[in-house]
Amino acid sequence: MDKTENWMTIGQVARSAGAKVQTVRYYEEIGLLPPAPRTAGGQRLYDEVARKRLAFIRHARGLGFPLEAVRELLRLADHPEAPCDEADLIAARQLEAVEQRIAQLLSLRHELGRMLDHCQGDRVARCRVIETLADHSLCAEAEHLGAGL
Amino acid sequence: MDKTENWMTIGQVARSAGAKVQTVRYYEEIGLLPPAPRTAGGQRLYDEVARKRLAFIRHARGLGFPLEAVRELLRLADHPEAPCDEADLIAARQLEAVEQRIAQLLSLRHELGRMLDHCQGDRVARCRVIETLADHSLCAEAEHLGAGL
DNA sequence: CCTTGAAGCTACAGTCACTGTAGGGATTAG
DNA sequence: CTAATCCCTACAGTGACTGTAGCTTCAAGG
Repeated sequence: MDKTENWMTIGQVARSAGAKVQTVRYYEEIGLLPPAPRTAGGQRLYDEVARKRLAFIRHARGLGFPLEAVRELLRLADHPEAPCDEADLIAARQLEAVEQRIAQLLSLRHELGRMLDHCQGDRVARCRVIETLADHSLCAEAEHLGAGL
Repeated sequence: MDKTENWMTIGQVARSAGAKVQTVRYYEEIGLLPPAPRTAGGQRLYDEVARKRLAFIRHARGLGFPLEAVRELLRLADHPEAPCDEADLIAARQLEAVEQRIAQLLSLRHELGRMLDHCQGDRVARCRVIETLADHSLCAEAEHLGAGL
């Protein structure tokens, strides 16, 4: 019933999950991945379970979950009998953050587009881009736009 | 013709431009703001010119320009006789980055929404959120979504 | 004049999530 | 046996701040 272990090197597992080698070692260092078994020469070996765990992390990171949320999701994934309200909550929070960020970026795109529409081949003295940034009346708007995500 | 200098403290200028005191000192440290004149006791003083420069920086940062782009934009703003192609180019690049990021976030929102729609009060074993993240077939998509901005 | 409390100062460490580098050792194909 | 490619550890660097410790300065009230 047990299939033969098909060990991968760190480079292979990294490639297969779309991560860099250093990133995989980093995840091990901060405890997102368990310490990998080693060859006699000290090189890390990964099996299918480890590969899936890494893919899970990369997928969650791709969706913008911060590492602490990923850690929590992994903890939940390790306990399949528990209710999944917590996982839902984490995902809902992430969705909310994403929606806020989208709204920010849309208004940002609007302003950048306006800047560029109104400035074509003039001197800096009348450059709409520079003017817009220097314009005090617009700064109040911009203050709401933080760095999210 | 010269109006009386109306000096502000660092706290006042920071508040007026929506920055933290430390951030203002940081901008001075990295050369985005010129070294502020000081009181006899060594406290920084800011005039209207400095306030506008800080507001310019905060506005640009609010629009997502990286500090190096801000530095370049300030350099351009300091030379009003030059052509503004460069400022346009910087803004255009930023607009492109913003549009990419929006596209990423929209597909991200879609996937998060799907996760949440399909998972209501079940156990983790059948949790759509966890399942989706563990699903290998979706990882290829996620790899394109990096950290932008 | 003196005190008090807020605000300022420097210098440095910490954040997040990696990424890059230096200087070596292991593994593998030919 | 050798060369190329991978892997190892340890640590520094990134961007753009933010927070902390331990001071000093300043403005207002008594």
